[in-house]
Amino acid sequence: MKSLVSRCPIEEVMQVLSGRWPTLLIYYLKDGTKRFSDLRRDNPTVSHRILTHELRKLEKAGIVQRTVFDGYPLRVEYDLTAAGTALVPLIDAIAGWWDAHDAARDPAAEPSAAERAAAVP
Amino acid sequence: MKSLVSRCPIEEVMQVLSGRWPTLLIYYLKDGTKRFSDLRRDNPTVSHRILTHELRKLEKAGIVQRTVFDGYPLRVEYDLTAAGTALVPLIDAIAGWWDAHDAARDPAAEPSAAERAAAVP
DNA sequence: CAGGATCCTATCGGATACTG
DNA sequence: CAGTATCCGATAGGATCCTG
Repeated sequence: MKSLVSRCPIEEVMQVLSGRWPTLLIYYLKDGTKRFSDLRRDNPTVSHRILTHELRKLEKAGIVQRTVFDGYPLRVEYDLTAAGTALVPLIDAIAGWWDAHDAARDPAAEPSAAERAAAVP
Repeated sequence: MKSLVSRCPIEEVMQVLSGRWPTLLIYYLKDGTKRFSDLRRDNPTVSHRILTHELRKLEKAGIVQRTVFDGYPLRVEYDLTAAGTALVPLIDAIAGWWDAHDAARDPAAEPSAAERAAAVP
């Protein structure tokens, strides 16, 4: 990594975690080793192709470890690396924040679209 | 929000924070009120259109507050809401994790650009 | 100044079929 | 079983011009 152009940790990390699947996959892997097919079952709506692609991305980022067991049928296992494991509680914190934030919203009281327009000091 | 289809906090929050700009904008707003043009200066590479779009998305998510001051020239100010402010340290934690993770990689052992996969197409 | 409208490209994500 | 290859639609993001 160490992309000499951005060198902003937020930009860099979001390049890895952005999108629909990365954080979810990390979350599903927190319980321990999972096979490719396990992850498909965990999230039935991810396509075969995308699951492969996202797992590879996480592998390159050093977040998941991929282990191939030759044989037939083929078996491939995925685990979080130490870094990946360290990331889980941070993602949890964000999810928890969202829940608290979401619960705090009063859907009745705040039309939300209404501008507080024209304050004019 | 409260999308009745997903109802997974990780999925929901990532719909808001995913992408190149949301986390960066939140970060730039942590110091206090910023005008539209301030945010453009903070990040010169974001396009006019996208900056508008992302700020609106964050506003709808309850993370930023948008205030319009009528007059000419027009002035629009952006602030983090309480929820947005609460999110900042969580994003910081992720960025910090990335830095630590990145520093832990052995740059000598890993050519970094050279894919281990790139050996013969 | 802030932002809408339009047009365009690149990337994300999915469906399906094929292979070791 | 896990993965690749193709093809495709949807969305993210950008360039440019116009307006209150």
